[in-house]
Amino acid sequence: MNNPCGQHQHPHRLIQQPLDELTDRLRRHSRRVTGPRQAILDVLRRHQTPMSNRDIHAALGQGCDLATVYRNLHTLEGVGLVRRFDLGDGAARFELVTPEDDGHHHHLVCTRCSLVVEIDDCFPPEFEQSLAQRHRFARISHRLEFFGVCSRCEAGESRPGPVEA
Amino acid sequence: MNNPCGQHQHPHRLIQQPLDELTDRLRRHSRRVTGPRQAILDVLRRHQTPMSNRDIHAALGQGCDLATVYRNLHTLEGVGLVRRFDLGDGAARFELVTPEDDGHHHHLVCTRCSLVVEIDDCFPPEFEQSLAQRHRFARISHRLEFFGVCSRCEAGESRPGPVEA
DNA sequence: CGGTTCTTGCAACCCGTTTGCAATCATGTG
DNA sequence: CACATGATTGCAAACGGGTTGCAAGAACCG
Repeated sequence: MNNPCGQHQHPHRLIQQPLDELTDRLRRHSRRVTGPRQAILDVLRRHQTPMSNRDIHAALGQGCDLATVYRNLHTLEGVGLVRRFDLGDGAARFELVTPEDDGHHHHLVCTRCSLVVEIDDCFPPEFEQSLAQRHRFARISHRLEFFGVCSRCEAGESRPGPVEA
Repeated sequence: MNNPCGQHQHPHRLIQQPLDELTDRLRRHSRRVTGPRQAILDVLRRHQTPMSNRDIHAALGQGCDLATVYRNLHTLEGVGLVRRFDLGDGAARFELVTPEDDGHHHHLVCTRCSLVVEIDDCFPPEFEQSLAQRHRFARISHRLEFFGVCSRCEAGESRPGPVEA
């Protein structure tokens, strides 16, 4: 993988975590292991790209209420099992986080068909640190997403729906 | 200004553009110069940090309907007079764009008091280009914003309201 | 000045998300 | 292993940002 500007890379979750391991992590945070939670974690386990609340609810097929999905994703995020992403279309997306990985990575989104590619590289941490120092900001972090048109869409074969203007 | 990683900088609007110049640009795009539009441009002229539709509407003080603000910011964005930013709190923000500058820059946002600092540096374009090539994406762009806690909030003196979780 | 076309205000509406409430369930304890 | 208890769920109503249909009201062209 190319590495312009010497940026570091975030090795991230390609391995599927066992469901038990996930629910154990819930228990460790004194959260109850309920049907909806297991179902949600199971759905996320099987997906490599970020899913919206609606996506998850749909994948659950009437398994639980949409409000429950929302509430649980908050909970899971708070506990660190899941990471929230904002791909610019007004709906939050979530991905499972592995214990080794903090889930920090970015995405390349096709503005035509919504295809999402996981991106592991990023600019070097010194960049951010320098910014923090210059402006006297503490606990700095960033949000970075890329947008473009994938080769298929560029070739003319649009498929699903667009993401943002 | 520091420049880690040799990233380039976007010199951006610090000069206040005359209102006439702005409305001229409207005319050039065959858009009518109406009261609400002048008022909105005038409000944006006087502000250096991004404003939400609500902010602008409030600053106009019953000057025009909120729906009109929304519609006009779309129009202004389409014409290139204004640039839209997403600071992660679910409300679009806008900044005036100067003719020389494309408005591409980023922000550093305090998650406690919502203070926004304009950031002029960015990673080098080769980074993005390399990404595009590797993944066969065309017309690539990015969205990058930084979050942290400003020195004042870190020191304990919170003022307004928070931005994101 | 008058007509044509773009804009505006208003109100209803859309969509993602949150919340109050009563019923239900997971879990620690005895 | 049954219970008590507090966390969790489902449902429906509410919320906030943003959009839209429509009729009235301007800009602008000639």
